[in-house]
Formats: sequence, C-alpha cells, structure tokens
Amino acid sequence: MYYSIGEVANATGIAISTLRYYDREGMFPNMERSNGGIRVFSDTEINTLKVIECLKSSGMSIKSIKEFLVWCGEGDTSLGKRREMFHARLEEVEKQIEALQATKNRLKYKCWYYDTAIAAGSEEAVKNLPVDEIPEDVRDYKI
Amino acid sequence: MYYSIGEVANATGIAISTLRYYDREGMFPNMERSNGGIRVFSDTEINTLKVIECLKSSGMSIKSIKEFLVWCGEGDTSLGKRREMFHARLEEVEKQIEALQATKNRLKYKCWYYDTAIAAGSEEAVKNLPVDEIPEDVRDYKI
DNA sequence: TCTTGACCTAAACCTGACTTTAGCTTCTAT
DNA sequence: ATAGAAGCTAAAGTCAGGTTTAGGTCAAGA
Repeated sequence: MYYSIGEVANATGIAISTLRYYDREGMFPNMERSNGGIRVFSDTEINTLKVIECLKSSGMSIKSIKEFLVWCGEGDTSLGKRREMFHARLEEVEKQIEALQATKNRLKYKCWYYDTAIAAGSEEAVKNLPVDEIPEDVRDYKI
Repeated sequence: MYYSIGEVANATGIAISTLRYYDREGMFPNMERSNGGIRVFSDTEINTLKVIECLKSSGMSIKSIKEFLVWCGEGDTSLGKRREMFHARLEEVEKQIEALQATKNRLKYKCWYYDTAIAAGSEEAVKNLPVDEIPEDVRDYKI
C-alpha cells in the first residue's frame, strides 16, 4: 500500500511539516517519489514511523534515531549494534520509570500536605507536624 | 544557614549559570543580597530548589513552576490552587509512567527480536516467525 | 596594598525539534 | 481546460531551557 503525506499525517496524527522534517533529516532513506517529485509513503515508512515513535518516547534524539535507521539499512552486519542499542534503551527507560516513581511519591507527599493544610484551614498547622503524624506511605518522601 | 551561589552549585550539582537563570526568572522572590550585591541563598531557597527539582522532573515548565512559587508567596489564600496543582501533577506523572511502561514493553519486544535474530544469524529468520513462536510476555507489543 | 578567586550583569549564543513563510508545481475533479 | 486542493523547497522563525561571553566588582589572605 502507498500513501500520500496527507494520508499519513491524518492516520498517525503527525503533522505534515513534521513528516517532511523527518524526511529532511534522513529518516526515510528509501522512500520513493512520484514522477512529479511527490513523496510516496509505503508500509516501510509506516513501520519506520512506529519505530521512531517508540524510540522517541524512550527519550532518544532524532539524530540518534536516524543513526539507528542507517544501521537498519546495513543489513545483518549491524545486528549486534542494533541489539546493544535496544538493550541500552530498555535500561534507560527502566531508570526513567524509577525516577518517575520517586517523583510520584514526592507529589503524593505534597498532596497529603495540602489536603491536610486545607482541612486545617492553614499551612502552619501542617508545616510543623511531627514526623509520626505524617502517614507512613508518604512519610519518607517529605520535601 | 546562608550559602553562596558556588556552595549551592556544589552541593546540588546545579550549574551556577542555571541558578542565576532561575533567579532571573523570578524563582527566588525573597532571596537576599549582600551589601555588595552578592546573592545570599538561605534554607528557603534550598527548599525552593527541591520543589523546583520535583516539579521539573514531573514535566512542568519553568514558567509554570514560577507561577506556583508566586502562589506560595500569597499565603493560605492560595492553598486551594496549590492543592489542585499537585493533584493534577500526580495524575500527569501516573500517565507518564503508564506511557513509559508501554514503551518498555515495546523495547522488550525489540530486545527479544534482536536476541533471536543474532542467535539465528540473520534477521530474516525472525521477521516471518508466526505469532505463537513469539514469547508470550512480548507478543502483544510487536511493532 | 595587592592579588586572586568568586561573584555580578546584560546580551548574545546554542541545541533540539519543530513550524511558518513565500513562492512555485502537481494532481484531480469538473 | 482549468480551478482549487494538495504537494514541493529553501530559508527563516519559534520556544524552552540553559550556557557563554565580555567587561566589570567584591572579598579574603599574604
């Protein structure tokens, strides 16, 4: 199946200008053009977009994603590099999840803090509360 | 306790230029200066930095963090707004964690994919594998 | 007193990831 | 045949979040 840039934009929610930008950055090295110079997206490019989305959401830069896509074009000789890359990304994302979980706990503490302050009518009341009156599940995340 | 900008930078790992930038953006509305015009950080500013770090790691912009810090200066009348803000942030972070977990699963699929390709010596072998030969735990995350 | 390291400001610069603009071409439906 | 929608390019613009630069000032020890 072949798709125009507008169809791809519509189907994926990615702006046309972004698709053209990705193309300019070399993310679709094998994309064809019509005789008139118009981009013809195929399922190859659709799959590439899925990979881009995955890697982007893992925090990878466009530049590095492009590098990876170049490796994909090199065939089986780059399998090792590509495997390494994904394992590294996985570790990265695991770290990000842990960091976010820590953030979540601190936010929970703050939610408790403000809930309590509002119940008491003032911040002073909760500011100087002894630690053992802070609920156990947020106690350790006081900031 | 009072600290110079260099001491704060050293203790927190935040660059001096960043601390000055935060100050320029109005994040330390009550910070004092020495007679000579030199910034004097107190525990108030250290606490503000902890809040900034927490909110930043939840994905909040500097501008919005500053807005929140202004509310803090308004006293108990803004307790409601502040409570709302933290509850909204908490929800946001929960969504981010879910998104990252989805990303993690897709990366796991890719790790399996490349591990298998390398074991087989080629990508072709794994590209056309029937779904029931993909391990259960990653099967649904194929991209 | 003098030197030296730490600090100051304003303004310019930088990077990443896009988006917008201007002017032009191609395609499709009537 | 032609109008209008959709596509194209190069180049400039935008935004966040800093960092760097240039040219000073301040403060503490010898």
